[in-house]
Amino acid sequence: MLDIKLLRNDLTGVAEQLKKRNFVLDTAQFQVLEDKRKTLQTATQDLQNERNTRSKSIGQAKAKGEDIQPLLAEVADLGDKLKTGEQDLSALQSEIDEIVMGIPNLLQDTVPAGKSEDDNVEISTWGEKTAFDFEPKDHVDLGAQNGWMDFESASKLTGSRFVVMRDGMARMHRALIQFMLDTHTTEHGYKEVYVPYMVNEDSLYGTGQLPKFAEDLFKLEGEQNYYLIPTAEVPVTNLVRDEILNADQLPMRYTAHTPCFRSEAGSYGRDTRGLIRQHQFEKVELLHFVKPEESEEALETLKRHAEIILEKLKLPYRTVVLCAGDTGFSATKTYDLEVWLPGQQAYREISSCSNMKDFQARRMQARFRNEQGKPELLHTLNGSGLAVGRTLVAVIENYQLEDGSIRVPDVLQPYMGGCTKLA
RNA sequence: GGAGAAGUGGCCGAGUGGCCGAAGGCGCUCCCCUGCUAAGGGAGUACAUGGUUUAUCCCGUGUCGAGAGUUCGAAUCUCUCCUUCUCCGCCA
Repeated sequence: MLDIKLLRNDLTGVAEQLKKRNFVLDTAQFQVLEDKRKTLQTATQDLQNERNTRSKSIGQAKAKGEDIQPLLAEVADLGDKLKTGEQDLSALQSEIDEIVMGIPNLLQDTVPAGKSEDDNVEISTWGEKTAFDFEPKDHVDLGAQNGWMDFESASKLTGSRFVVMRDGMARMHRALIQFMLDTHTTEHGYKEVYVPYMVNEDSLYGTGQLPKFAEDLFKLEGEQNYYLIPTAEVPVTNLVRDEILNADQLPMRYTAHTPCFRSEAGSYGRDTRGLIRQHQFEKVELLHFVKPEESEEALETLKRHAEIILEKLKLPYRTVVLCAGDTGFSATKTYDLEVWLPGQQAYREISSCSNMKDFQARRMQARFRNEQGKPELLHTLNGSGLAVGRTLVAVIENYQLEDGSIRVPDVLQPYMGGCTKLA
C-alpha cells in the first residue's frame, strides 16, 4: 500500500501519477472521508483523554479514602458517547483502508508509457533465434512421444490445465529445478528456503494478492481459511512480516523452489494448448530484501541472475521492460525475460522481475533499523529464476532434433546422470 | 485427538484492578574513569498513530498473542480463538 501521508499531503499528485497506469483515483471521495476521519478521530481521542484523566482522579480520590460517588456520576454518560465514537471511527477507518489497499503502487520514472503488453520496450536480446533445417515441432507434439507429456491423463485425474510427465521428461523437469537452485545458491549468493505451500490471509494481504485478486487464488475449504500459494513470493516475502532486521542483515537474498497454483480465472481460451498456462506449475523464485537506496540496483542484479540461467542453458531470449499499463499492481518497475519458442515462433514470458520498493513492506511492517536506530521500511524485490515448466518447454523446443529426440543441455547433464539425449 | 502449562519491549524476565508503557537483567548508544588487556561509574534506549512540524521537540491516542466482554478505570478479571511447550494417543 501507499504511504497514507503521501495521499494526505499530495493527493492530486498521486492521482496524476496513477493516470499513467490508467488507474482513476476518486480524489473527491477520498478527501471527504479523510476530512471526516480527522474530525472524528480528534473528537474521539479527546473523549478518550477525558475518560483517562477522570478515571485517574477517581483512583487517586479512592486511594485517599474520599467519596467517589460524585465523580462517578460525572462520568456516567461518557462511556456511551465514547463507544459510538470509537465504532464510527473504526468503520470509517476500514472504509479508507479499503480504498488505500486498492490503490496500485507508483511507477518509476523509467517505466515507459503504454496500455498493454504490445507497448513493452525491448531493452536487450541474447542469442540467435534457433535455426532448424527441418520444420520444428512445438512442445506438445514433442511431448506426445513416449507419453512424456500426457495431458489426457491429467485431465482424467483432475481437469484441464494440468499435466502428467513421464520418464526422461519428468527427470529433466526435476533436473532444471536442481540446476537453478544450485546456480543461485553457489554462484549468486542466495540462501535456499523451503516454505509452506499453503498460507493464511495475512500473508496474502502482505504481498498484495488480497484483497483485490482473490479470484486468481485457490482457496481451501475448511475452518483455517488457507490458500494455495500462487508464487513463492508470498511465503518467502512474508518471512520478514512484522520483523525489524538489523541493518547488517541486509541485503538478504532468498531462493525457493515451490509449486505455484493459479486459478487462471479470466484467461479462458488463452494458451489452452500445452504447458504454457497451467493451474499447477513449478517455479524457482528469487527474492531480495534491501535498504531503500539499494533497491533500484538490486533489480538489475536480480534480473541478471535470472538471465544467467537462460544463458547457461543456451536459450535465446530478450529482456523487456513492462510499460505502465502492463506493470503489476504492487510493482514500481518490472522486467520480463522472454524466451524464444520455435514451436510458436514467438518470445514468451519465462521470468518476471519486479521492484516493489516499500509497497509490500508497508503492508507487512517489514523493517530494518537504520543508522539513526529507527525502524525504517525495507524494500522487497522478486523475480522468477525461472518458471520451470516454461523453461522445460523452451529446452525441448530449442534442443529438438529432426527425429523428435531432444538433446540435453550441457549444464543439465550432470543432473541427469550424464544423459545426453532424450529419445 | 486427549490432559496440562505458557504467550509481556531487540532478548531474558517481574508484574493479579488505579501511582504500569511496564521493575530488574542482558544487549545497544552516548559520556566519564582507566596509559594495553580486564574492569568500573553515569545517562539514554518499544512500536504504531493523531495534532503541529522540513525534521526534531512537545501534547494526545492505541498497543503486554488476537478478538470480544465486565469496569469510572484492565498486562492483571470473564469468554472465544490462535500459537508454543510437556505428557499420552495416532501417523508419512
